[in-house]
Amino acid sequence: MKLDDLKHAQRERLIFLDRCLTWRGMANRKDLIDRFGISTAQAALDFRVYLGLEHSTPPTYDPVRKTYIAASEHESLAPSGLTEAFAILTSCDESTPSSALPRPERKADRRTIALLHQAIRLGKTIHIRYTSMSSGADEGQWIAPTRFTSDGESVHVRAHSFKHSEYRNYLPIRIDPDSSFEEKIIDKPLPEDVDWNTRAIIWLRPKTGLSEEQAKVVRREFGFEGEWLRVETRKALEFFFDRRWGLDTVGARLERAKTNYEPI
Amino acid sequence: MKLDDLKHAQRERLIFLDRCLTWRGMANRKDLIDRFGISTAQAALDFRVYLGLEHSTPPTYDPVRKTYIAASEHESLAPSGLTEAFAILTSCDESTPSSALPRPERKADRRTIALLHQAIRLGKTIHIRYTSMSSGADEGQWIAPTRFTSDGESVHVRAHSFKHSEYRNYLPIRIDPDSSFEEKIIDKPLPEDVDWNTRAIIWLRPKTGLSEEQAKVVRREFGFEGEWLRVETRKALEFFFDRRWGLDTVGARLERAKTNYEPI
DNA sequence: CATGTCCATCTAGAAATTATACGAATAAAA
DNA sequence: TTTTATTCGTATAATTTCTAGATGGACATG
Repeated sequence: MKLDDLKHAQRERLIFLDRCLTWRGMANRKDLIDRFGISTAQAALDFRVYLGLEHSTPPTYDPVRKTYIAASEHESLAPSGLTEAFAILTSCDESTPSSALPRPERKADRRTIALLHQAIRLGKTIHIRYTSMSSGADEGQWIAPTRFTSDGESVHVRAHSFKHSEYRNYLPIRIDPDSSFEEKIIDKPLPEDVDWNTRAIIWLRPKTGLSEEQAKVVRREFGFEGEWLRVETRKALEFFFDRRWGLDTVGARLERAKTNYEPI
Repeated sequence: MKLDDLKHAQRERLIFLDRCLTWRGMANRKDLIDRFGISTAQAALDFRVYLGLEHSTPPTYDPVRKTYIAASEHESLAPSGLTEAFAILTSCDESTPSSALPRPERKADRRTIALLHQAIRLGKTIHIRYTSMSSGADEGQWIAPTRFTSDGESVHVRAHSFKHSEYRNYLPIRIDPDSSFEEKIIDKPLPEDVDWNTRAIIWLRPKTGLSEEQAKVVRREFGFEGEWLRVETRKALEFFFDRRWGLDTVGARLERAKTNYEPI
């Protein structure tokens, strides 16, 4: 029996179960019951199915502690990062304020986003009034949006600007909600979005000036063994990279070694 | 009929449906079928149930475009931020590299996390060897972990340090996986974690020096109308705030106006 | 006008889930 | 020691949810 053979609902439950075992090292039927609102019988069945999965290292039941204990060499069914781990580890306490630092959440206008999405889908150009931080509000312009992107902080629209004859990243929130949003079919094909279709491979290393011991900590923290950490993104997003990774701050612990570009 | 009356699986589907309508402005049965692997009949039933929910603004079916169209004043069933929006908007394209900038994902040792989780649950102290960036590896110390926290980048353990006689935030990845992890019952009650139990209310304003027009953009972007943006967290997490919000970088567009503290 | 693609609906049957009851092992309380 | 509570497991029948497969309607395309 494999995870993919299951229905979506049960698969979700088993993945949750797997994450409990991975990060808490233990799991109970109650965890499933609280999280998914299923019956004890169903939770017991889920455990049965989980144990029946193709597993190198199934958990064992500890009658003393009355829980399932993950094997010491437990291997996760579905990979999960620290974000998922944190969700699992704090799912019990519903305190306010939360135990997570609030993020600077950017807003967006529902209708603007939907109109952009539609223009992308149908391959149309759309008329907007845009306010940039540097040059202020414009008098309106035609753009041909191609896709949504994210720099980890907020969502951007990648679009061909006819005004500037190039592809740019726009922040939907800076589009005037009272723009005309007039649409037009794209008459002649757009130029290729070269920066989007270029892979940027960024090689990072522990910041110069760190002691060898500190460098070792940095390597372990970011999960690389050798000299460099390899990160891959698109050239169109590279502009946001340094800020997102905090390379431009004084306390930075990584720095760029080199960057390669190659077409995708 | 209310959303909460439904089973978990169907509720998930309707929330997804609601988000499609919110951010794409449209939805099809196919969206549900692709996402959850259900049959067309079930997807049709889900639509029926969705339309039967207590709704101020139900979507309408457009036979020309063959999709459901969200009402122009559509109100979301479940609130969702830009993160969920982005997931909805890009769920169609499975390209590599992704359209999101990669985040600096910190690693963590499975076993260490599970042991800490256990110590928290059972209220024990635990012996670890910790390497700090500034003072290097120590010879081992007893800490009493109380909870996991997150600064948005990585996960921390908040723990009382007997060595320093205060509560501190530790990075699990810097705990030596070969520590003894010996456990002891806490003999005398720990002191109160004052910083954790203090609410920090941070008031932000557009950075001094911005023009009135720029300030207006910043206000809209972060979603506040008046003079200040109010953000609430715990004093124990305040240390991470400026970095997370980028207040310490040159391009910062917000600055602190004042900070109030009050016990929780 | 045929074709394809959405939508909707119907039915029977399969699958998932619940409700309920019962038994065993363990720890803590009476 | 006995009782109680909690956790696990199992089994059954009833119920709900979902699927498979067929049918039909509305609309666009060529």
